[in-house]
Amino acid sequence: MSRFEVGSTIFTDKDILSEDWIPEQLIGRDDELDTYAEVLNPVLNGWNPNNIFLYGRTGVGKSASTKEILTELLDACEKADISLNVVFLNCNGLSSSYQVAVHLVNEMRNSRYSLTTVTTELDPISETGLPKKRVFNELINDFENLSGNVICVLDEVDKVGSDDEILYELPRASTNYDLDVNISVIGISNDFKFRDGLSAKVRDSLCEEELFFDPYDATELQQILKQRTEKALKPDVLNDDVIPLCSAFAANDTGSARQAISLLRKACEIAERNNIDIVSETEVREAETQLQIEQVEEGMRSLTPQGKLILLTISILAVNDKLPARTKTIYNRYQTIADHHNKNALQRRRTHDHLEELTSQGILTLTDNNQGRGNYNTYTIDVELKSILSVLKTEQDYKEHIQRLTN
DNA sequence: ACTCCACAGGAATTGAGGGGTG
DNA sequence: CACCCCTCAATTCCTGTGGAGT
Repeated sequence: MSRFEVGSTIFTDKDILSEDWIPEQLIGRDDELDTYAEVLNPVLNGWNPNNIFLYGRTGVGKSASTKEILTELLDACEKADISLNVVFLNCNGLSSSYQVAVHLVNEMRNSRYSLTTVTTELDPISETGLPKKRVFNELINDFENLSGNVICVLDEVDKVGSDDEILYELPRASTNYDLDVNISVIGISNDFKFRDGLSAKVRDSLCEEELFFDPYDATELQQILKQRTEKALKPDVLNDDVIPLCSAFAANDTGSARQAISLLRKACEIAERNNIDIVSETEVREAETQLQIEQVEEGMRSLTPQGKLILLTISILAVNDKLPARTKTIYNRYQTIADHHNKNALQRRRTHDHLEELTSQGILTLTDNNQGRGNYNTYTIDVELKSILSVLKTEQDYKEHIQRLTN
């Protein structure tokens, strides 16, 4: 058998089972799209639409719906000869207003997304080193070269954190700098609490309209998977229980289409790799485990060496069946382990932050205990222990430690 | 009913490090 | 090159908390 094979036994078009593929017909989002259209409708009368705050869990079609509705709006505007500019920016990885501003400027100057209709001939600016004032000025200048309405979509805006200066400045920019353009902001967030964390002024302006996207239920997820598999997979490669199973997994967990799709895709990949012609429950369950490992791996990539050390501490406690454990226990154990690896242990406060970080990665879960005299947190792992161990084993520093542990 | 423990987590600050500008 | 700017892990200091103990 050749090492290389042309074509695939399972897939016809694998890209359709990827995150960025947007179907022509979004399933189960009709009501949301209608409301969305209503809010944006003033654009067609030449008015400035309200700012919109859009929230809902990951993978419930927020970004896809936004792209869909804005594409329709751009079409409508073109027909009616109304000037509309759209800037679409994903804020993932941007941790300050400064960075958001830089990326807005560069996004406008280098339209990588088809949705971005704004273009200028100017060169992109550096992402670091420049004074904040300078960056903000560049942004304002770029706006100055436009006319009509500008809609700035800030996807995953919660990733920017507590620094909401840019969210304060953007909606006010046209008044404050006497610009010709009207600027509206659409903020998309996975985090319900993000809205409450905003300063009152920002909340008032950004949240003029609030749209909420429900998680998908199992039936909707099944429809979504069917819609995609018809195009992505060869006929009859799925056992009947595969789609319901993937949907059920995702519906129980997050209600996320993304989760259901990547589960299905992973199951198909596993089947293909093992030369299995028909994907069944076995592959779905295997895929579930593999995705967990990937989740841990991805989480680990963002960890500092100290963060990894804390994860090591947690897994040692897990092996010794000491979980869930309270912060104090974890911290004490961590100090010993740090010492053992000739590393300086962090202060208590900082380890809290690392534990919180691991929790937000979905690797740990936190339980709040209020037992009078001293309320405390306990942590336990939220993924299979073997997933964590298999990832930690790839760390040179901890390889040996893990091996001793598992024997 | 009132105190007070023992912890959670917010705010301010530091210091090293990367980069830009003239 | 000197000087300015932003970033991020980490520290220090501090306030908030809620029911068990009295």
